[in-house]
Amino acid sequence: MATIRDVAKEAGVSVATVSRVINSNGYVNEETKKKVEKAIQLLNYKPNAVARSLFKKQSMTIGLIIPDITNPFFPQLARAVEDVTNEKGYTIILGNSDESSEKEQEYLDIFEQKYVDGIILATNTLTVEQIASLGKPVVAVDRPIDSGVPTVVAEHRRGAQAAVRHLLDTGCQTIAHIRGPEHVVSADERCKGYLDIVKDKPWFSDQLVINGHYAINDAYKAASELIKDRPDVDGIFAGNDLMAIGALKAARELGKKVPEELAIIGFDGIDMCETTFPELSTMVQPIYELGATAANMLIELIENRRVNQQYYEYPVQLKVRNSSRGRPPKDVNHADNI
Amino acid sequence: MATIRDVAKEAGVSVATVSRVINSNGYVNEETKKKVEKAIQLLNYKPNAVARSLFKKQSMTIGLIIPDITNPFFPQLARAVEDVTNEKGYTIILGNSDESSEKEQEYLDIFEQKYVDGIILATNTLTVEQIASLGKPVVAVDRPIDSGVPTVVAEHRRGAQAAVRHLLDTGCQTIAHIRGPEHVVSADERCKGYLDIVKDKPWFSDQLVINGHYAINDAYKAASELIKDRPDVDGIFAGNDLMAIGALKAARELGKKVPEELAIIGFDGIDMCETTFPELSTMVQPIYELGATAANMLIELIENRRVNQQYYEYPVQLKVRNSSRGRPPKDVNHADNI
DNA sequence: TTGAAAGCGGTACCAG
DNA sequence: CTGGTACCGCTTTCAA
Repeated sequence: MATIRDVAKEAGVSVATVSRVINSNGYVNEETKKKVEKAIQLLNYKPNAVARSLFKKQSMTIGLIIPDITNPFFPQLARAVEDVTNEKGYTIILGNSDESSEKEQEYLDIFEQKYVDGIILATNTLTVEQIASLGKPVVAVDRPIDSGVPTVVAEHRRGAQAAVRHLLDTGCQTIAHIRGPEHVVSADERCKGYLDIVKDKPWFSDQLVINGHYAINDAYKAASELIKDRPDVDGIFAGNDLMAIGALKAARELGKKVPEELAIIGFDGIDMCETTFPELSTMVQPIYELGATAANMLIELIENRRVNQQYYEYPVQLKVRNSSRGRPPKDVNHADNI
Repeated sequence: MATIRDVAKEAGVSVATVSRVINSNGYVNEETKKKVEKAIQLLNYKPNAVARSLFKKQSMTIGLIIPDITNPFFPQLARAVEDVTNEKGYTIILGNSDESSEKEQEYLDIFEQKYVDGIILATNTLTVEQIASLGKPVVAVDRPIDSGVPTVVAEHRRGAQAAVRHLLDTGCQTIAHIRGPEHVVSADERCKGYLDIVKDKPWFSDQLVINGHYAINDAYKAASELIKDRPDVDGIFAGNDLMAIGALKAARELGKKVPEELAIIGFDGIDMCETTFPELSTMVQPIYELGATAANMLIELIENRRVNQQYYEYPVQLKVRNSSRGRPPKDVNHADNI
């Protein structure tokens, strides 16, 4: 690979001059500029990004840590981040953390050693201290870390409330909640949203909240038991779509008709919702937008070191499909329920 | 951030000595080693990966280019690559190409400039020349590029044959194929596999091969027309699961019973197959294994520059689910078809 | 408008 | 066993 020195020699100028033309900064005569460009062409010269990074202490790469790209929520998010950062000339390093803070810290260390310019984090096992000690811009996405850290999230709690209200509207008498993992902010918030609505209902009891760890299978098992133990449950709000799908499966296997005997609604709005049977009602998050906004904000932070808004909270949207529709509403009457 | 010089000063030794202890190579006295380690501890020193890369001309990072992480086939692949490379100390840069050769070439250039140590490619728009000119180890995954580049794929053609045979076994009389995009190797191969089996059948005609571009919606539209135009079609082999799902939707909307009137089978084995209704039969690829093998091979190539096997072709496995079962077989009798 | 040279933070060769 | 030092390839003063 040709170096800047080769180009300088070929063009009969100094490396300083070559540097000036490739960065188009500083004065350089048209003539010499032409010569240099020809030499660059001739040698197919591409500046060495590593050498440049070493000097500038920045690498035009950003780190992205997510729990697991295999979870259908994250590909869209990652894609959004890639799209906008790539557009601005950045490149992304991807890390799956499996929610493990060791893995996350490992990645953080690597990012530091590689002069990554900024980091996007979907996690909650990291502390503000760990993040502050990086001395690099960080934005939290999907899961807030601390009010000190720029954040892009959806309205988990409010969305959860809306989901439960929808179930109520549709005539449900006893609504259970399959929650995500403890201490995962989004799961906690959604659970709170559920409780906000139901905690004062006469039928409510702790027993109605079960844990599905954001996973199809865990939710499947938990829902199976729930359905057997509590035949009176006629509505389930799952903390994410995957768990809702698990519940759907449990219901089918136990011969519980959805939505007639049991209405189910999820959260996230992943593509799978449209391919299940019955199709799954859900609270749709603007996943791509979350990622894009986070990426844009991060780049602002990197390049300007200042930003007008530090906290974005996107509304989620109720999308009614067949898993929660078509049941005779008790006290309400919706035209589209027929 | 502390540098190696800071550590040297703190420990009262030379940078050379510090370098020796952090790389544990060359002789170094136990005593001095202790001193150095203490200094490292004290200053919380982490070697600068960029400086190291500049000198060693390698970066402990590998580039991964895939068409689109949003396509459910790729997250698993990417995860496998990340898992095994990370295990060996590498880090991955992810690029979505959208099948565009310009984007791919862009990434290749960036990889070169960043001293990426090796590349894993799921693409077919790149030429051997472009790859050879990189002068870096490259392995092709999912889609072979050229016999000259190390490759890990599944048995697309043979798998397709098995899928079609299964449909035949199950009693189908007229089988159509929704193929993937032209010039995408995997799609071409699967189409060939289909033709291998059906081209001599009396009922076969070109009209039975339609294009769904590996996408749910395109397949949905194509299948809708097909079902209307050719009511005699009673079996569809889709080139991937996404398209099979599109076909499923078309069938449902047109009141065509699956599998009684129309059997459908896909290809890939993505998770969604288990959440559709009816659940989707498919040819399961060992996706994770493909990625893991590719990653392992790449690392061998990077570290040893030699490898015993250059070409892996994994068998795919027929997984029968309800989208192609339960119909009365015509000439055959399978116990599990009841 | 251009060039010389001092780094950026490591590595590894060569002396001692 | 340890230290001095010349690079790796590029950027950026500082002078000319």
